[in-house]
Amino acid sequence: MLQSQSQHTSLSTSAHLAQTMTLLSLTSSELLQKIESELSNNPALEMIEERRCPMCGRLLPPSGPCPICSQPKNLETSEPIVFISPREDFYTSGGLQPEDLPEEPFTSESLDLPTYVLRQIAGDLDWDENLLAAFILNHLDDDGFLTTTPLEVARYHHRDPGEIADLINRLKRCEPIGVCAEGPVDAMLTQLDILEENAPIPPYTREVVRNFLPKLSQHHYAEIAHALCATTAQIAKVAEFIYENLNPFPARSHWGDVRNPTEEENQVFHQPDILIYPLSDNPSNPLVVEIILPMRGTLRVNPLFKETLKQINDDKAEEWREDLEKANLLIKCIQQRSNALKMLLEKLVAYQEPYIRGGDKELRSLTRAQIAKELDVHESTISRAVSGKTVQLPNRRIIPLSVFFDRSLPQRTLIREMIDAEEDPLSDSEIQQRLSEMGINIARRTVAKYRSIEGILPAHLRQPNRSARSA
DNA sequence: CTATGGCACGGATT
DNA sequence: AATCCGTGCCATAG
Repeated sequence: MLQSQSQHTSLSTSAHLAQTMTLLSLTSSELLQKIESELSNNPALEMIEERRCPMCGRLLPPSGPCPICSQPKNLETSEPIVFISPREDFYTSGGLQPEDLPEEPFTSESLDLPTYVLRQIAGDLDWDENLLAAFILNHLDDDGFLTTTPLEVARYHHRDPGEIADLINRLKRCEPIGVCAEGPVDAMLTQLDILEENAPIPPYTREVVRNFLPKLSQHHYAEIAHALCATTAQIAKVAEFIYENLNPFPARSHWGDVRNPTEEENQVFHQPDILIYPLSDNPSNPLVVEIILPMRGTLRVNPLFKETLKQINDDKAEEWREDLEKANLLIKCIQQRSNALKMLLEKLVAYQEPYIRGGDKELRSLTRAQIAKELDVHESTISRAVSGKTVQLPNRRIIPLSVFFDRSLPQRTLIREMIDAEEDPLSDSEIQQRLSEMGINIARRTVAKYRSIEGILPAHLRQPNRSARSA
């Protein structure tokens, strides 16, 4: 018995470490899921009444005064105010949607995709076709693409395949245009058809979409031009047109980056894990940093559960004790996660304050290792804490926390600005020269690399005077 | 001949 | 230990 007990506790301390690490790397929304599932599985856990600040009505951390209202009036301290902010509502209300991001096409009416599409077209179909349409619409994946083939649908419903194909063609013309397509190529071709009814499209566009999307995403314009017997400039035009007018994943709320179709979902961030905003417009006032903790109230062990545990005997007690321990563990780990994040953010925000207030050019160079050393924790702790998290900056943009460690962002924005302002296209070496005059020494090859990261075409494909930018 | 992209190497970072 | 990043060299397109 004694042995099993000690084994038990040693097990739980190693579990403690493991869980702290996992929790640390979780996004706020992931943590929310974790808490919810834990809450419904573990009777020992409970969520208690939230605390609100009497002054501002803000939700408060589990203990202590309101971190904002309790600040002394003379805010001479330039240190950022970092605090943990429990607010589950953040994730459900979406009240802090950044204005820059376009609205999702069909959340406004909280319809799911199949219903949304069906409503558009239902009036034009007879009852029979409606059934078929509904069937088809229920066989879409997350991107709104068919998970089945017209042939299968036809066989299943004993219909003529041509009839089905016809119906699908009509569905594809619904908003979001290209839904029900077989894939990105199909969807984009449909969008082209519809665009063409109103305005001409550049030559070769169809051919490029049909056969050269991968090449296009790698900016191999010359190669495409060669294969189609076109000029590189023509293909550059096509590329620009495609970036601006076509959407390979019409059913996604918004498409991030055509250039990386495989991983573009990483580009769209719905809810940040951390908010940073100035306490007031006065730049001498500190920044406020809210670390979102997705909880409506405070998580704690149910005292009733604890009481009951004392009274019941052996058989079920073991199981209950386990629950109790798991609950304690979870709470402790969440606290540690919060604490680690808080320490990290204090350093990070203080150090990168110029960037937060001033913009991309002001980013100071920094590595995770430096921060780890300052905080006296293992580098991997910082890595975990940073990875996957997103921050909303005062300008309402949501960015990955990792850009705080991006060494090349200032240089890249400088290059971008330079090209945006250029009269005649600047060659990479000219850019390199200008940069070195400004005290930034990087190789010509690196300029080229940054330029392509920014999605800017090489000099000989850019128009004089006006610049060529996409997305 | 010049400008640029590909490949790959070495060093730093995670 | 694995990965990322800046860079040099070389081939190729213009």
